[in-house]
Amino acid sequence: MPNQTTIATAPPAAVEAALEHLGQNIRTARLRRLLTQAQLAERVGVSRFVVAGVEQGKPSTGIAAYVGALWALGLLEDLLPVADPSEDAQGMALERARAPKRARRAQTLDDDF
Amino acid sequence: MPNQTTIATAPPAAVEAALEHLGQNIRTARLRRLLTQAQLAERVGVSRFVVAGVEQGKPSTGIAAYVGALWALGLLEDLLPVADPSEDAQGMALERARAPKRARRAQTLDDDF
DNA sequence: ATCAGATGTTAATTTCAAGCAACATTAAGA
DNA sequence: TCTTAATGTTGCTTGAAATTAACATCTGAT
Repeated sequence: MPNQTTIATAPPAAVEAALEHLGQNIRTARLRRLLTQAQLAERVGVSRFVVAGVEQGKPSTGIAAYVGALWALGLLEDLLPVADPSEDAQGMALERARAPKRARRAQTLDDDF
Repeated sequence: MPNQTTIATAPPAAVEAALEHLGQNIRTARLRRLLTQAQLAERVGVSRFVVAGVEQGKPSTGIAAYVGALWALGLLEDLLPVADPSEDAQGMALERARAPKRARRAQTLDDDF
């Protein structure tokens, strides 16, 4: 990721933990299926080092490698509920008949007194 | 992703669809919270172009940008169940008291006749 | 215990992703 | 309608990601 992207070089602890967790899950799924990193990498279409990076939760690795691994493991459907609008309680609470295509501040609400 | 990674340049249709779906969900969550791409980008620590790529489901964008966006939107927990071993029916069926740290084929199963 | 294969590590090279800037387009609010 | 901010688009530059290769180490099976 060119020009030192802070999110990739030093992500928040929560993000880092989530990535490591995801990588570990992918690793577990691979081992259960008795696949080597190289074999999974071949299915995904990357080198084995990229798969190793995925399993370590490397932040700067392209998401395609992660999703490709899930796909090759038959776990792609797990991704569908992520950020699902119908499950986004906070978002639904905020919404209430609002579905703009562009964000826009309410702008000057100062009274015309 | 240097050296033309096929997964990023021409991902399987299912992977591409999953990424677009995820990006759309993130976009919806952002709009519900009345945030601009630039504002979300600032929270994540990237430029607004990266956020735009995330919302388009760009395969080659680093996963940190995606997860960072989820984090900034308060949706990070949605990632935990992905590839969760306890929900991996296929994997559990394959396992049955197997949890190796390295994959290894059963090797030569040809009979010693 | 020994062997063979899987995984980790390092280094050099290549190439595209991210940043930036300027402009075009679109949509929300008044 | 009209204004203005948000988003999309393009081109350029740069640095980090991915590949390859060789070697080290660890792990599982015999």
